[in-house]
Amino acid sequence: MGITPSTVSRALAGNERVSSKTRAEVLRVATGMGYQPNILAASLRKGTSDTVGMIVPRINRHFFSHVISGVEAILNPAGFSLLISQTHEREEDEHKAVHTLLRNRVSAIIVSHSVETRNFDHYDKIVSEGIPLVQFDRVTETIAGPRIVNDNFLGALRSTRHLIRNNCRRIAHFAGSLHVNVYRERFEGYKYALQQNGIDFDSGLLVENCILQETGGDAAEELYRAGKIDAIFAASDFSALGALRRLKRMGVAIPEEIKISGFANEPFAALVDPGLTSVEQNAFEMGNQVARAIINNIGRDDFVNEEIHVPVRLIPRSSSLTTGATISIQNSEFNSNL
Amino acid sequence: MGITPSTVSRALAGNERVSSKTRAEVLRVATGMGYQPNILAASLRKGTSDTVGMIVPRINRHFFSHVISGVEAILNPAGFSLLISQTHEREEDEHKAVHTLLRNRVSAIIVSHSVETRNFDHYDKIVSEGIPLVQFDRVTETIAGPRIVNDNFLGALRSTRHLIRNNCRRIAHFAGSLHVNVYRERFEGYKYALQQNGIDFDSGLLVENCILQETGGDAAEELYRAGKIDAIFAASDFSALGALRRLKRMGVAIPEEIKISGFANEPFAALVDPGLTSVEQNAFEMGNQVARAIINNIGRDDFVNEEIHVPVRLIPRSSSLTTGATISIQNSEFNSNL
DNA sequence: GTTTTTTGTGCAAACGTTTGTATTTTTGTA
DNA sequence: TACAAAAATACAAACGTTTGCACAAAAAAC
Repeated sequence: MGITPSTVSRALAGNERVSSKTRAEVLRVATGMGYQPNILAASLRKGTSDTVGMIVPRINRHFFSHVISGVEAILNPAGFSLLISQTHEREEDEHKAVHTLLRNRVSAIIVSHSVETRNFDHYDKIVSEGIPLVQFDRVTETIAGPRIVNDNFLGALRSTRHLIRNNCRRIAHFAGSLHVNVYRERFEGYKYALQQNGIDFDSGLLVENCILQETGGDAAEELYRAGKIDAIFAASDFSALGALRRLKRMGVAIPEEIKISGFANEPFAALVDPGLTSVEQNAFEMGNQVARAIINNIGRDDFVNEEIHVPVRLIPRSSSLTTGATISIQNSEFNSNL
Repeated sequence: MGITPSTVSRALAGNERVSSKTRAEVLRVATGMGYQPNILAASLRKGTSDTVGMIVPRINRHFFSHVISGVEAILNPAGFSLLISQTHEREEDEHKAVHTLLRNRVSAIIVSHSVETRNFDHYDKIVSEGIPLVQFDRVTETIAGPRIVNDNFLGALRSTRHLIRNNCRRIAHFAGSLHVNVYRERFEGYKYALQQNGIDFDSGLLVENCILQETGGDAAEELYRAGKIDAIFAASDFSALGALRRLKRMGVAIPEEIKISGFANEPFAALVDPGLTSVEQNAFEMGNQVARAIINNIGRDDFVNEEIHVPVRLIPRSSSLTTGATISIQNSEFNSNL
């Protein structure tokens, strides 16, 4: 009978230098008594846990919950558990979360920064301790390691170009905080599309920090009344929605008078009337990529320092189409060149 | 200098039998060297961790992600971390998740069962080991301990009554699986409302397992063509949405010809045209209650065996209102009596 | 039949805390 | 100054694994 802890440990840890007879016996007894190994003890001894920490601004946002789900789909079958913290977009909470995860001796950390966060020093300790750190969506190049991001630039470029092709010239852009890579890249894509089509960028048509329904509505009303625009490209579906509803309520014909497109393809985009053109991000797929990056980097000391772009897709809907145009829902112009 | 681990431990664990001088010194040195206590070691020694496990069907569903957020909002400040698993509605995954959490020596478990799950034996070990188990939303009385649920019965009753008051008599009910408490209770509320108003329940108007957009559309089309209904009360906003869109596409006037109400007040309910009447569940508040139940039950051996009902609210919108009626959005007929 | 190799187990230390008990130091009192 | 009581600290065991090393038994080689 396998008596000593060492033999039991070896038997349960799969093949090693233990005879098949004793292994069978150990397994029999173990399952018989409903034995559950104490992961804490094992982790303590091994110096590493099978837990991965994840820090997101908010768990209950459509995008983030889908990324989490994508991460989980890969990491769980691989034997990892997920320890999740939300920062509520506060820098202080982000710092706290990092410390909590470190205290829990997670073997890797996944993070999407809060919009507030400017100081990334607290991540130095993670990297210096050899813990893989994977950033996604809201990332900074300040920190070494893999970054998984949407192709914001290309999405914005395509969306803006789509509006231009539908005969818009005076296209407003509702941006987020330009401190955040995500919104900066969308802004760049917008500008690039204008430039490609010989349209001068007009800073009067740029509205910063405009990602909520209300601010979107306000900005749209103001710009429309001033007669400045014939289209809006919003970096957020929410501000696009605000614009759409406000203008509609004001009696503005959409898309005839003003065309609108958003970003993220929130579930409501397909349901509003008229349907809201948007850029689909594959959040679940992004989560998968994040998880794969984690697995690739755990246990090694030289982290790959790459930025992976997850393809996005323009989904044209009625809110941006020239009246009478056919809607090609299957426009799947994936990440080709520009 | 506080040298021995014991003094350090006591110093950091707040007041005890250690002089204020040494405590200060210990703290100084500890912060100076960026000391992070090893929670694994502490948990191993103490026999309990500050981690709570949570099992949900899907992380990325609006309702569940909001419950998670609500749990986290209370548990994190209280010093607990959340270990989350999703079951993808599969019984096998639920069993696995339970074992993973047990191996991780979580100090409590929160669960909402998958629709598939019929066998709850694997929870016996949890309860017998004295680990608090809190169920929410999808619960079973088979397992002892707190259950936090929506007031499905009352929500369904009010919703159905609302349709009746708007002159509907032949009200179909799109239900989920009646094996699941949630859908069973909604069905009961529906029947009770009919009975209260002298309407006979017609089993031909009950559609089981109808909670998706597509099945909702199909059922609605069939019932409408057969001329059997003047209203639909769906146990899910998704099947309600399916019905609404399908009928609208068929040229049926909503609410004039057919009135529709759903359940859950998904974000899209307010945005579709016409607005979809629904029953709002306060998922975040439910999460708070779950967290409080956890905190109340951790460390005690006699678990309170109660069922807490979280109030729901009927939100009437155009899809169910007699034409010309005023919409009282502020109908906040909270959990009073029937 | 002896020696060498291979294979399978046991021993004991280690991971970093916590905590009961023993020991030292300090304080107070006679 | 001596002695008890109180306060502060040290000692050591324990939590449940893993793992290098030693050792025994079996198998292979001579």
